[in-house]
Amino acid sequence: MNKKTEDILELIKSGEHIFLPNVSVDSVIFGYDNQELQVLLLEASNGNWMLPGGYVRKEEDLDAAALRNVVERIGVKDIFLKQFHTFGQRKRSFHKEIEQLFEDLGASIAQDLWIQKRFISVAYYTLVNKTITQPNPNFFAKSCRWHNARQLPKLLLDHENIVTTALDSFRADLASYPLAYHLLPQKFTMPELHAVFQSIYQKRLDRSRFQKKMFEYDVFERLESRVGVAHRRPYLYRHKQTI
Amino acid sequence: MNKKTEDILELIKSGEHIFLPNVSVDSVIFGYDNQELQVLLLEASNGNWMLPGGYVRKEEDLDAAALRNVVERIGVKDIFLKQFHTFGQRKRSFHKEIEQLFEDLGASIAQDLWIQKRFISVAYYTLVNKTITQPNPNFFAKSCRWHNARQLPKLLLDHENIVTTALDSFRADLASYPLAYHLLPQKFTMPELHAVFQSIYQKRLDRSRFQKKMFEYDVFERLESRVGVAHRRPYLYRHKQTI
DNA sequence: TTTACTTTGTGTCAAATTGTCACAATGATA
DNA sequence: TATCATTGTGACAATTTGACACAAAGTAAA
Repeated sequence: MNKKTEDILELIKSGEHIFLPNVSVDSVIFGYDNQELQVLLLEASNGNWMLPGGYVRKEEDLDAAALRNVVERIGVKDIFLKQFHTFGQRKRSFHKEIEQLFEDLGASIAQDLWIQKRFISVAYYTLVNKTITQPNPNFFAKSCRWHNARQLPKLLLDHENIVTTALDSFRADLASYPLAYHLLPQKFTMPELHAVFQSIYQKRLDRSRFQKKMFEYDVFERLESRVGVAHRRPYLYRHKQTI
Repeated sequence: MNKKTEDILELIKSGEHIFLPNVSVDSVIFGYDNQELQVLLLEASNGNWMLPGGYVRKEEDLDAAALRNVVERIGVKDIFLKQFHTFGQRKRSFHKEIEQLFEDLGASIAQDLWIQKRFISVAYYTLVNKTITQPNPNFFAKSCRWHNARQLPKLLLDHENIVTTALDSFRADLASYPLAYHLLPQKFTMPELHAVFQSIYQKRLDRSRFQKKMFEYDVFERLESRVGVAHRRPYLYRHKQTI
């Protein structure tokens, strides 16, 4: 039995005393790259994909648990995080998957592990600047990768539905505040933000009107122009700090 | 020890095996009466008020649990129900309140009852036609009453925050669909719906524009005029059935 | 049976917002 | 120096929203 296997078994064993039972948090981590909106997914040992998630410590705020799990997954603390829905179908569990995992590890399974029970999952979506993330898989995953948010692989449980719902919530929230800037580096140009919006809404937006609308929010401050680029130099902007 | 006390103790004792631990559902039940938006509240034995709520059976969908609890409280099944947020602060429990309850009942308390633990509460708001409801208090409440949604009494825990958040969500949802008709009888007039909207938004809305907007949704069908009223007779409407 | 008054339904026009397009400024490249 | 793609922004049309007006329909009082 190797180190990783021992760690997994230890977590499963001690988890019962550390975490709240029957409650989990799942996160839809949105990133932007290559002109497309992406989602970070983990690959389970059986080849299926799933959302990053985790459990809530008994003495930990729900929001803190969600944040901790995302930070563990991408190594970045400066992220936008928002709860959007809680999923609680009655048969929502990883019963079979855990059973399979134990079989693969060559370990015998005690009956009805806490981790095999039904889980009510509170779902969050987060917006991160993908360029500074360092994704790494968790205990149960063998790899992790960014996927086009509209071309998802086969996902476990109701995770595809969670992604779809997250995207709907994100788009709705975007109508009242230009949150999408969180997907870009701290300094960005309007054409860049424009491209992000277009890939989120999946449709062409007029440049002129787009900039006017962004300025109306009065939350971005104009900095110097970007240097070293072809053609007319675009202004850089950053989100105003709420001091 | 009287019947009610026995029932309470029985529920608390058996609850551990029936319900999921650490998870509850709370409902903000909106009604409309006397030109104002109202919320149904329960009065705890200590005189404080709280939201109707309950627990989730181990084999029950989360949404079903919320619906069941609302039905139990108002005796009406035909209601609009929508999940809007999950509250999970780490110290969120009725520890003291249950302790007090036991003291009042003259019963000794076993240490750390499941019901005294921290609860993560999934909150729903519902819209009901108040005229056909028959509110009745639950085990832990001595009475229940409708309150003006903007003049709430002292509420337990974070329940005031839950009501405020519910109202914000309701108003946001109302921008994309005229849900408010659920607060009225099946047949209603445009002036009535107009008054409901005004009390939700707390501001004057132009009658002419309001009606045009409602018609644009194309979800209400015009019926006969209302008879037996003074002045010009308004048309009755009802929401189209989705067959 | 008029006349006055309230309520309802809807039309008209102005104001504000949004959509489309145009064009000049800017800087690399031929 | 000319050409070309990109960026910033102005002008005007189209659409949506707000404000107001007025007639229709009915009760109640003179």
